[in-house]
Amino acid sequence: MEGNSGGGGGGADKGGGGERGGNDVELLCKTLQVEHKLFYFDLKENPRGRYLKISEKTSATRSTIIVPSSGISWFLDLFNYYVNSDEHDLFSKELQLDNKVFYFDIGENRRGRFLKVSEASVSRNRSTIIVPAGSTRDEGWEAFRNILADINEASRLFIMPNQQQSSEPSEHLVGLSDDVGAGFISGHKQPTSNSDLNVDRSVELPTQDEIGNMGVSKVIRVDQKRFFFDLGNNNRGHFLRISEVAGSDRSSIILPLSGLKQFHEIVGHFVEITKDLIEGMIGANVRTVDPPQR
DNA sequence: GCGGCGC
Repeated sequence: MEGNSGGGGGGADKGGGGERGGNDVELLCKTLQVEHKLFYFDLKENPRGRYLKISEKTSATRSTIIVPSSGISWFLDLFNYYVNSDEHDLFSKELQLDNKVFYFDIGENRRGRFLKVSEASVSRNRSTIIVPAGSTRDEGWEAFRNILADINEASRLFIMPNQQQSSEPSEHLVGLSDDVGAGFISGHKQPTSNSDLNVDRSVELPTQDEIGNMGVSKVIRVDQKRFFFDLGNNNRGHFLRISEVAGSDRSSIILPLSGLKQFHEIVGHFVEITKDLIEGMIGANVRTVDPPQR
């Protein structure tokens, strides 16, 4: 079994030029240098799903952990925790997802403080990366965190793999153990005020039922295409899924509700600057369709 | 231009 590490099997790509699996599409690559270490971040996708490969490379060694896509935001949260917490309040953490467990441990030696992240899975040897805290305040962890944030953001924007994700964007995680307390996940969520949302004719507040159903809320037709707007909900919060359906192809973007207001503003901007262009078109080939109410 | 990791 390939597990979820995708093609090539772990470490098999050493020296060889070729990717073995062939299936794995690279969506995003980033590198980060911390002291003399180089970290590679590769967001990849294969038919089994999406994952983030994080490799630590020093002159002689390389080690890699594989984070399922559902874990990326947890990694981000955890790194935020280690960056933001007081030095004395740092505890070890465990993160369990799919069939593996990630251990986060703080260490210190005369070179400084470091965060050890190791992945333990059933069948594979434990693999570990070690992220130096950095010489100035947490510059290593912080930089690492920033990259995770970028990737997490980018990952939502890539079209989901064609596996069905009827109601949730590939988030199946068992959970976070240990003393991950209040304030850890809570983070940065501003309550959305609907007073600023002047979305008339096409959006109404969904009823409880519809939210409960992750109900289909709106559909518009534009030429041959249909666009579905669905509110959804998972353990990371609420989101709006916008799907484009043409023929039998469907692709979606998942927009966390925290980004909806900006999204709305940007759409408004484009409506504004193209006003003259679209004036004559509205209603001609665009129809808003309300699903059966009640 | 390190050094932690594993037993």
